[in-house]
Amino acid sequence: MKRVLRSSYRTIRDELLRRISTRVWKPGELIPGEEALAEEFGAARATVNRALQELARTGVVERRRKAGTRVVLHPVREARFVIPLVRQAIEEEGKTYRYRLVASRGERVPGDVAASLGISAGLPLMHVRAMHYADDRPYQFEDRWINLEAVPAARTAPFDVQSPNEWLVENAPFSRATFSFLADRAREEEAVLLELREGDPVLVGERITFLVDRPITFVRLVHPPSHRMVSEL
Amino acid sequence: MKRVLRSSYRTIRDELLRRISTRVWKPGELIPGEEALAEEFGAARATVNRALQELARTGVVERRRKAGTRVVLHPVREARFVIPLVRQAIEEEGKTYRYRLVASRGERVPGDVAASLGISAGLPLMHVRAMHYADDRPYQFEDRWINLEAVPAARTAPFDVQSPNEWLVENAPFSRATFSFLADRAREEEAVLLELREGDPVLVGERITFLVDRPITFVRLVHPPSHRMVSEL
DNA sequence: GAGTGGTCTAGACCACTCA
DNA sequence: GAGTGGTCTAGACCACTCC
Repeated sequence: MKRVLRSSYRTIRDELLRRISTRVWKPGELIPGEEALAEEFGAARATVNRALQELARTGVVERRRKAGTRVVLHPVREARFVIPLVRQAIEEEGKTYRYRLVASRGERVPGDVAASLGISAGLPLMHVRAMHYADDRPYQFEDRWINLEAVPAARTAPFDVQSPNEWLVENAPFSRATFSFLADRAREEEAVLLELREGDPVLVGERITFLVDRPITFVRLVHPPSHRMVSEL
Repeated sequence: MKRVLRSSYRTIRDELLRRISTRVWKPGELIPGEEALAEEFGAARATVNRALQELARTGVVERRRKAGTRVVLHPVREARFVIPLVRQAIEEEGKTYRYRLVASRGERVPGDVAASLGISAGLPLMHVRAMHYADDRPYQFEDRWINLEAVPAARTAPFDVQSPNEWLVENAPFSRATFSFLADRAREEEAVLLELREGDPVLVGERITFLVDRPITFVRLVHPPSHRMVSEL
């Protein structure tokens, strides 16, 4: 009987995944080497390698030279959340996006923000606060500090018509970023702008970006409690 | 002069990334084809291909056959959050993990949970509630529903000594999952168990898992407001 | 030292999509 | 139809790590 099945790295990957998820190969177990699999599937070793690398990247198997490839014992799942521009996120939901600047001025940076950025407290940074609306309902409050030493042009940027988010994307590249998410109480100003009561729970995203260890910006993104961050895998 | 630089796909990838982040190639711009880059770097096309594929995977460039490779216009950043077992997360912080079962019994599933799972309300599911502590301080409340049709063994599983989280990892493979995160008010039971006041903000993760479209489990994971989900990129 | 995965090459054919 | 990326092969050498 002639081999009719076309072997692509996807086919191989999916078949390996099937064997793992149906416990043909159990957690912690060693699976056959690349050479053996290549022969079984009638493919080149490079093709099997690509399939296995993809499984390793998604955390399904662990690979070590000489030791071989094992099914991961505790599948450390990871969720990927897309962090789009607010405008995109809103328009993709089929809603109308609106932007409004609340305030924009140079200010001495408070201690907690300075600490997050790794700079001295009291330095003059650009402090921009703005609202993003979806269908005229409050969607996100953006409270941002921009390091003027790294991005001097921010002092005169047109934040009245363009959100700092979008302006920075186009004018200040970054190489590294940290995100974190937490539940917090709405502060007084946030509550007013988001049309909540002070102390209501809000979903807060904090992002800090760097260009090669030079801090660019710190932002606190505040969402009303109806907001959800969703991810599929 | 002899070419001394060793070309690996990493070197190529990093150089391409440098050109993009320093705006040598600007957003929306077409970059040279694989063949041209292969010649420039003195590498095989396959090597350049690997570098470009990686950049495409992380959302830095977009590739289309015939059209070529472009620098992405609005870099849709994505953040990856690792979702480890609670035990692992706590122990990696150098703290002591403790588990306590609150209740475990068959119950008719309420409408909202049934809707999330895509099953009929009122079906008997396994309802397990449990606490996870770090250094004896409340870390996470796990409120879980398990589909007994998909995982009948859950009825007699030893949830008094093993968390449903860990038991399911070892006994019920899944192929698809959805996560979402939101800020919510602590419900009465949650407040008591997490040592908060009712209505305090809590960070809630909801996860639903499927084995090929068959719903396995729905879980609500509730964290005190001090909790942060962190991601780096 | 030896076994396994990591990477590279040169060439080939295919698949998609733009014009 | 033609150009570009997608994938595969066969072979090779290297790098790491276990014994």
